[in-house]
Order: sequence, then structure tokens, then C-alpha cells
Amino acid sequence: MGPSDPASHVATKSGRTPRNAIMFGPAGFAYVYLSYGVHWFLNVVTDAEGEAGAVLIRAVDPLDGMQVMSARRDLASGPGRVGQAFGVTATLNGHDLAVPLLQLLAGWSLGPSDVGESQRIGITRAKERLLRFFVLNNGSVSRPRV
DNA sequence: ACTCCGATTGTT
DNA sequence: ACAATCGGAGTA
Repeated sequence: MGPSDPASHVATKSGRTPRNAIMFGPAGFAYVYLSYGVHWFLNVVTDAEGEAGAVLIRAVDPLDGMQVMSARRDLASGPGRVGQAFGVTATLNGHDLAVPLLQLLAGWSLGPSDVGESQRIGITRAKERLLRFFVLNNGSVSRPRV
């Protein structure tokens, strides 16, 4: 939602800044930022060039390269863990997600009944908006901390 | 220049 | 419940 979402990095009065500049570019690029000075968060830019918008990847379900069956459940459940699992750092900010180094590919097919939506996690502004989307009945989906 | 705090996580 | 850890953004 970009500017119309109070929880977005582009929602401030300053609008475009050095940090969020990638969000104003074309879709399909990585927007990476450091959270709490600790975790690298991976976002995918979604809107057309000139229109700021991005989606945070909060979890990933490891399908290939998981010699680690035991770790499967929580290996990449949580945005900080996604960053850690893929080795995301500042150098990936602005990365073209069509390039194999870190690439978005078509996944298995999902219908509307496979996708859940809920309030977002960990934010203070615009909590009520249902802008968190997840695969239903998938163990890798991240959850709020109890 | 200085303050506040953040789409968190691991440990106590 | 709390520390870790740091830079963006707002205020002065």
C-alpha cells in the first residue's frame, strides 16, 4: 500500500529517503533493511516504477536443500530467520529478483481457499488492516510470539 | 547533535 | 521479561 499504509517505510512526511529509495523502483527487486540493528529483512518491491510499495517476506518453507528435516519447522519461520537463511545483508538491497543469486520462481499453485489473511505482526500503526497473507496449514508460517 | 524506537529473536 | 545492536527520522 506504500504511502497509504501508516506502517510502511514510505508513509513518513519525508516520503522518499535514501533507505526506502528501492521501493520507488520497478517491481521484482529486493528491498532490504536492518531491523532492531540485528536482523536483515527481505522485502519484494511490488508496484510500478514511481509508485512505492513492497511486501515483507515473513517466512519461507524450505523445499529444496533441506538435509535438515528436523530444522524444517522453524528454519525460516520469522522475517529475521528468512534473512539469515538466505544470507541477506545490505548488499542485496536493490537486487533484481529475476537474477539467480536470489531468485523468485513460480511455486506450486494455490487457490483462494489456500491463502489466509490476518492482522500484521509486530507493528504499532495500522494494526487493524488485514495485510498479512499466508499459506493455510503450512508449518513454516510465522506466528506472533506468545 | 541528540533522542527515540523499530513487520525480532535468543536467552534468562 | 530483557538484552543485543544500529541507523533512520524527527526534533533542536
